[in-house]
Amino acid sequence: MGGKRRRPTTGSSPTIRDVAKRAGVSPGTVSNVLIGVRGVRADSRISVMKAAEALGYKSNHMASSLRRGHTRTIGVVVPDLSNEFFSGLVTHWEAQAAKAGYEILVVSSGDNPETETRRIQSLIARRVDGLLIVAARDDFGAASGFPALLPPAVLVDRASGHKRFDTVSSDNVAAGYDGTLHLIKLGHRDIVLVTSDDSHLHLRDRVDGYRRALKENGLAKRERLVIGGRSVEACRAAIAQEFRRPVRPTAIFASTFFATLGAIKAIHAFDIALPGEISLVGFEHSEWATVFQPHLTAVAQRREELAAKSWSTLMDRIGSPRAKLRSMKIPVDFSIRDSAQQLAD
Amino acid sequence: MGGKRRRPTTGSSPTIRDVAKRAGVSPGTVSNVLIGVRGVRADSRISVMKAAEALGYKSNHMASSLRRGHTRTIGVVVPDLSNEFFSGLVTHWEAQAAKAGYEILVVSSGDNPETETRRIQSLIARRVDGLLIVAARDDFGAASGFPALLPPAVLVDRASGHKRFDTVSSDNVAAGYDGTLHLIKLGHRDIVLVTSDDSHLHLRDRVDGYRRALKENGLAKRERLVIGGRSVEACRAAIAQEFRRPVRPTAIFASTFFATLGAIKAIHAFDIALPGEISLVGFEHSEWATVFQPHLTAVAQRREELAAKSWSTLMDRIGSPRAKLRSMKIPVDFSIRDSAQQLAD
DNA sequence: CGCCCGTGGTAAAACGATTTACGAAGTGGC
DNA sequence: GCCACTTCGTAAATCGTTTTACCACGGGCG
Repeated sequence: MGGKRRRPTTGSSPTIRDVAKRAGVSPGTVSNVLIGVRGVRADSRISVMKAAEALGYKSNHMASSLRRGHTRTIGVVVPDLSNEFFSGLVTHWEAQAAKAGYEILVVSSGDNPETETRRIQSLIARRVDGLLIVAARDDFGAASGFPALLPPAVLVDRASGHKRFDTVSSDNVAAGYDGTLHLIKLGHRDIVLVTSDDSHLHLRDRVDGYRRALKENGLAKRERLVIGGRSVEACRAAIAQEFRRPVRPTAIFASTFFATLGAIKAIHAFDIALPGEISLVGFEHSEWATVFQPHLTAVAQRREELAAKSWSTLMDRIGSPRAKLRSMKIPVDFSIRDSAQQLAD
Repeated sequence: MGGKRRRPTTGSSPTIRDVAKRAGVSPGTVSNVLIGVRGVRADSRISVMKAAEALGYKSNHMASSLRRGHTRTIGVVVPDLSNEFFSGLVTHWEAQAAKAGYEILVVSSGDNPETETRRIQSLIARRVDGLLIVAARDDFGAASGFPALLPPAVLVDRASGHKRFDTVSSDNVAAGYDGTLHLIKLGHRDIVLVTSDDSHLHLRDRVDGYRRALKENGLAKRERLVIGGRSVEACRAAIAQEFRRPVRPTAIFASTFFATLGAIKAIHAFDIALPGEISLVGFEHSEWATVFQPHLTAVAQRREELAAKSWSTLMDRIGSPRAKLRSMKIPVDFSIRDSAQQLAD
């Protein structure tokens, strides 16, 4: 029944040849009308436009970028899209891309180097013009054989100062320093720094900032470091452990988002008054922080600036592949609110 | 200086022809080794593998899908990637895709129908095999001329029961009903429902659930509805306004995430004890909810199930484009915690 | 021995757009 | 009127892969 079908039921979009036939011109002319590297007479231009409109023609991106040799697509690799910090970055990158006539292809690595490698392979197969990577490891590329055939890439947030790629990240040393100094100025001497993981440079930088602030104030000996783990629960447990020790700290500096949530949970669990009995400085990047009471004194990274600077760095790199490697630091914002206060006595 | 370059500095990946030459076979044979529709003798198979390995050959996805006619890529359209609910959905979809050998291409619409249309056009140009869409409007496609040449698509979370697309969404009527009934059972009679927007069906469904619960308990006349707006701040302001009226409600049911944060802020601002003087039922989808005190009694949508069911619906649709339209509802979870309590007196 | 069939290889035709090479027609200057 | 030059159109080559059509070879069977 029904007439013969020349093409499969799905995926039968009109091609440039269909448009050409309908407009009574050659495919080359249609191409010139649509992306216009060369002039086309007004009357043929109009009939092409009409034909394209009538057929609902949409250029086939596969074919086009196969021929042109670039895709105007940037691959974005983040550890976890559910994390508001990363999804915020992605949102900013998307805006940058839209502005520049690019599109982004987002994948997440689960912070797992093997998954990361696989995902990047697939972005390479898709011939992205560049990559923005929040690396799972600081030695990005060491195991996987990158950067053998990698397109231009910029490492963001992590792996600052990498020897083979441009990097853009927050000034994490300053972040650690600012938070600690604030607590010291409030009179605290027993300050515990809670972090998630000591195998990441950006986290160790925060610890370094903490140490520097302690040292400059003659408190080097009072260092107390808690390595919580890569989840809220692990951080909570580690902090609870710390609370059971003979001398309870008067202040906590939670140097990651997970550590911050873990600290809050532990403080609640031990029924410690915040900020009455303990002061807390955290890391935040969520609207929830604004409804939390007491308002959290916290470090916040400049996500938009991070995204903008990494984007422009990547564009520069694409423009001049052999230019000197760059490593950029973005300042952090420290907001003094209510969760840390002057030490009584 | 330096030898002659045949190809541009960037973008020179080895092709299947390079591999063929190195292995001493034809391109067709290489293709058969790599994706294997036909048998290849062991020795040539091995030499092809070696050559591919040595050259670091990565198949060009553009060329491959141009020829094959499908991309094994699913386009995902969400209103806002920074919103944890949507980024959570995307994360689950990504996992589904990885399992099924697909990849996803994520774009966000900013809840703006024009942007949405543009983004979808570009996904079509990229010839995605299917679309998962959290639509900006319930009448998705009405203005834009879709679904003329749209690939198979499933509408998720919003626009339930759409006449031209499969839909998968939460049972929002039940969500509204459950939360309200809980408050009624706790003795509340003055229950304000706060929502963000009355132009979305999924939000009106929650209101309907609220109304049904009131009606079934003889409280139809006590209905109090506050339309906050599409931001935390707008919701906060609207609720503050409500608090200034002669009879202050004893309970608030915040039927969106923004409304929930707005309600909390307003309650804090008016220094109303929670849950002592007012009970609150919210909508949540963030780890922050677990550190908030009192623990939030709240509705949570089953994101993972939403993602899984919409994925399988899309796969079914791709498999049989002419099958009957489906409209699926996913139950919601209602967690009774501490922010709503028995009405004193 | 002649025939058929299965196996494994190759060359060449697609896929749909862009770009190159070339030619026809028109314009202007002398 | 002729040459140089511009304008605009077309045919064909190209991008890298998959797939089709075809061929050569060897084995099994009547």
